[in-house]
Amino acid sequence: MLRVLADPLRARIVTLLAEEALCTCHLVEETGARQTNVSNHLRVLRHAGLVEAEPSGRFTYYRLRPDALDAVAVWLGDLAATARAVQGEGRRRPCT
Amino acid sequence: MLRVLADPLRARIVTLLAEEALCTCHLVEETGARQTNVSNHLRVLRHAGLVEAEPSGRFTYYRLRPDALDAVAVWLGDLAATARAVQGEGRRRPCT
DNA sequence: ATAACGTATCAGCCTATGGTGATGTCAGTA
DNA sequence: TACTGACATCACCATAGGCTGATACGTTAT
Repeated sequence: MLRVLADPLRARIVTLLAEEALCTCHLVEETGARQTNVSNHLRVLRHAGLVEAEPSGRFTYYRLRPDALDAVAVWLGDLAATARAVQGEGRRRPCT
Repeated sequence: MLRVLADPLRARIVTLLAEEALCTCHLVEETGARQTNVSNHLRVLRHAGLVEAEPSGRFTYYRLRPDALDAVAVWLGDLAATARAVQGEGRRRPCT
């Protein structure tokens, strides 16, 4: 999942889709990437459940799925929280 | 930053360090990876500001920096939030 | 002083994966 | 029906980046 978000072009697509639903042609002009490239990345995002496709005539609108993003946001937040808690205790495993 | 977290071994190291400060030898046995490999990944994590090194004698303890994780957690959370808000409005950019 | 140990660095290999071009498919249109 | 335009799929290429072995460095122990 993080691996999916890690690609710069995919990250750009995700931020664009966060602000409004867009179809492939919009994403192509916004990013400047080739249509083939955008389409490939959209497939990856779809399979990861980060994005939803809604065909409308010969266009295909894409919309971000907030739940997927929230999941990883929470996961990272919890990690940070437990790290903070543990570091207060200052326990340390001995070496060898 | 996301790219740094995207590697499976690095993600494992980060989750381990979230629970307690560990030195390289611990990370080596926990992950099963070679020492060289772990050390290389630790360097990447250091340069990304995700992790802090604290040399102690001939050992080096590593500790997670919660702020760095929080930053990306917040970023993803905001993205999800704005997506939710926008989708309520239902506005949609026209094609061509 | 020398040996042993924990760790870091570097160069090279090799695989995973992003970019591209050719092509297929389906919906609207003349 | 034939054509165009939006989008998807596939196969190929090239590069980025992870893994490894050799090695260097600093610290502790003998």
